Amino acid sequence: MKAGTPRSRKRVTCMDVAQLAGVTIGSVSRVLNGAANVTPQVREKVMRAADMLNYRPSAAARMLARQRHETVGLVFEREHVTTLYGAQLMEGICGALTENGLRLATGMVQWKSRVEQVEELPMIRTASVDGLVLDIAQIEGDVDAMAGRLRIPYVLINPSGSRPYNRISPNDEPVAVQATTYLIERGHRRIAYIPCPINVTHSSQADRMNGYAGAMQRAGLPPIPMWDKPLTRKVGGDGEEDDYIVRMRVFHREHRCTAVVCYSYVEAIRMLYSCFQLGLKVPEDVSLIACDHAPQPDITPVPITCFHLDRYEMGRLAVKMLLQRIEENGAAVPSITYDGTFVAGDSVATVRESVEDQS
Amino acid sequence: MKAGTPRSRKRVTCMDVAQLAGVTIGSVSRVLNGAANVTPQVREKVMRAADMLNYRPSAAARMLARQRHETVGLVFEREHVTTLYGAQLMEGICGALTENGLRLATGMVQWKSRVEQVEELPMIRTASVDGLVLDIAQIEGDVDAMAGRLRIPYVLINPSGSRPYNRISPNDEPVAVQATTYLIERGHRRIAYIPCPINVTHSSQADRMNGYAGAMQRAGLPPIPMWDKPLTRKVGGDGEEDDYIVRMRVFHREHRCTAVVCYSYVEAIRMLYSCFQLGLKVPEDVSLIACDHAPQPDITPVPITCFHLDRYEMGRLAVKMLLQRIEENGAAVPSITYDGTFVAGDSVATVRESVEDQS
DNA sequence: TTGAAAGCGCTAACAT
DNA sequence: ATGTTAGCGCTTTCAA
Repeated sequence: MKAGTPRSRKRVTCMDVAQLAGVTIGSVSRVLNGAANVTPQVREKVMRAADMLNYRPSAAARMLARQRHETVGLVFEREHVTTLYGAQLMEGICGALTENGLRLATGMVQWKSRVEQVEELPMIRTASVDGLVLDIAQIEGDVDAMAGRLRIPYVLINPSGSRPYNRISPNDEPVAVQATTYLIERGHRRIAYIPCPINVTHSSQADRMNGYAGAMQRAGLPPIPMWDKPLTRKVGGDGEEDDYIVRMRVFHREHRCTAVVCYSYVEAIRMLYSCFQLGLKVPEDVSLIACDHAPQPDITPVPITCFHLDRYEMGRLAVKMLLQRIEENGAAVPSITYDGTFVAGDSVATVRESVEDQS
Repeated sequence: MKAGTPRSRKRVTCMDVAQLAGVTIGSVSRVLNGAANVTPQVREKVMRAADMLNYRPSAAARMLARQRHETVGLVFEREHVTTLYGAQLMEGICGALTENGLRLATGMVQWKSRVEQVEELPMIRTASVDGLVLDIAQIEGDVDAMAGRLRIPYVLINPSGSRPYNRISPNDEPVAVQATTYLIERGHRRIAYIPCPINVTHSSQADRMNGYAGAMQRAGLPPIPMWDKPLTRKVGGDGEEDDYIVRMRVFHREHRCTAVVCYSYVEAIRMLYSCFQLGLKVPEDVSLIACDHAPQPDITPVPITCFHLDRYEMGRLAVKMLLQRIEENGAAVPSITYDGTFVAGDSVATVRESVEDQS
């Protein structure tokens, strides 16, 4: 049996459409691809025939003939998917691709796996994408070397450290500056910072810490101690007291803080709980502001004010960069960074001058 | 210029590999597809040649020749992505497909759009997937009719209502029974239920309510009032008091409840906050249990005990069903439902008999 | 503007 | 066990 014969119900091909329309397959192709040089009559006939037959062009055949897959690959870490981060990113990417009529193929790797694992993905082993979005910050090995080996255009999403080309990242330091400055402008003077718990080696950790400290210093305010100490203690569980509570108590009692800048929404949520448990009202007693995402609004009784690093936008920009690279035959494109946008919440109060003078 | 000529750097094809290996393309194909009838020498030569040339077979050519796309499509709602629900589902689907060496193509539609929108997706308009996973509960129009029109095998994920075939859903009523029974076994007698806020028309709303009420009645316990009243009041914001707090107060003061069953982890989180704000300790004063997912552990200071409806597993099962349909040439497969699994937390206390006797 | 025909890179039937 | 070859369904060039 020759290839193509096996199907029970035969495919509708452009040949069928051509015959029904009384033209050749060349004309069918021209009509379907919106070529200029077709008479309205032919267009009409072809469209009608295609419609009647419920014709769906074969993507495989088109890919083969065009020598383009019209597909973008996204490689991400398994662990990222279950976070707002990964989900919003994917949303942005899907949206941008849909607008451009492109397909998305996805590949998942384990956190902490080696770059060689990426090269084992079906989409990589067989040529089936025109370009690749790599969202793999926690992968072991030389990502740049691996990306080069693939011989297809790629874009790196938020890798740790800086790269001059083909990378897109949020502006981590400025976003912490923005958040801190926002509080200062609202009259706060004693402002603490809560870093990311656990051992985050990503550059965002240091960048946001420095953003906070820099903004404080430029305003002539001393950073509140512990701003550069990641939460090392086990966070909750085992009857041990939650380190968020410990810090919040110290910030409030010892340093008389009126506000806290948080590494991200996760820390903001935990600080909000801590305030409740300590009998502190947000924002009356303590103001909270988060860098990074706004959390799902349902989750907190007090909406968290934040400077949002829009991962949806990041996804869209990544696609834009990648399409540019593909367009320009793989040429490198300059890296992009993007800023936080303000998202209003109810977690920040304005400090009256009188109160401030007393302290 | 003929088709295929345009590329600057020519593609490595199986022809190149064959020439370098000193065999014909037929042998190359056999080797690469693991056919039995090839001598070790030929296999060796081909493998080496492929390796040297860094050969990647063209997915498009293979698809065309095999008349299979080796790709599964996933259509989901934009709004679903930013939830744990959607993210875990996608994780399960990606994982199952990776194991089977299949590609995933994704398409996104807006919540509340019409089924016709689905048919506009590039992956649908052009034949490019072998089957489809549809995760579109909030789409307007006749999903079954649309799915039929596509003429490819599909699986429906958690649609509202029941269908005998091609559907996969969690066991909503039993999961609420499990959660309620768990509390009863721990000595709780006054157990309230918090439904999903906003106007959820999905069948899970009624099913879980009924699960709770049924379990209570079978144990000879009266359901606590308001169990069947969705939270209609605006939830938080505008200075209005949060309805979760209102209910929690009523449950505690008027009904002396010692435990609350929650529709999902979102409600559990909000109840946890409410308890803190009312000065109630979890689980000492009030026990909380959730149906549906366990939340990200980072998010709550008290890990929430729950009966977890594993969306990751659901994704895997969906792929399994779909592959079976594809295998069997599109024949319908019986619907699947799956049960909740217990996830231990710290939000449920055991009630001592003496305490119970007093009340 | 349209038709004719040569590929695109691979699979699988058939011949050897 | 290996070589040969006819497709798979489309795009694009060239000729008319």
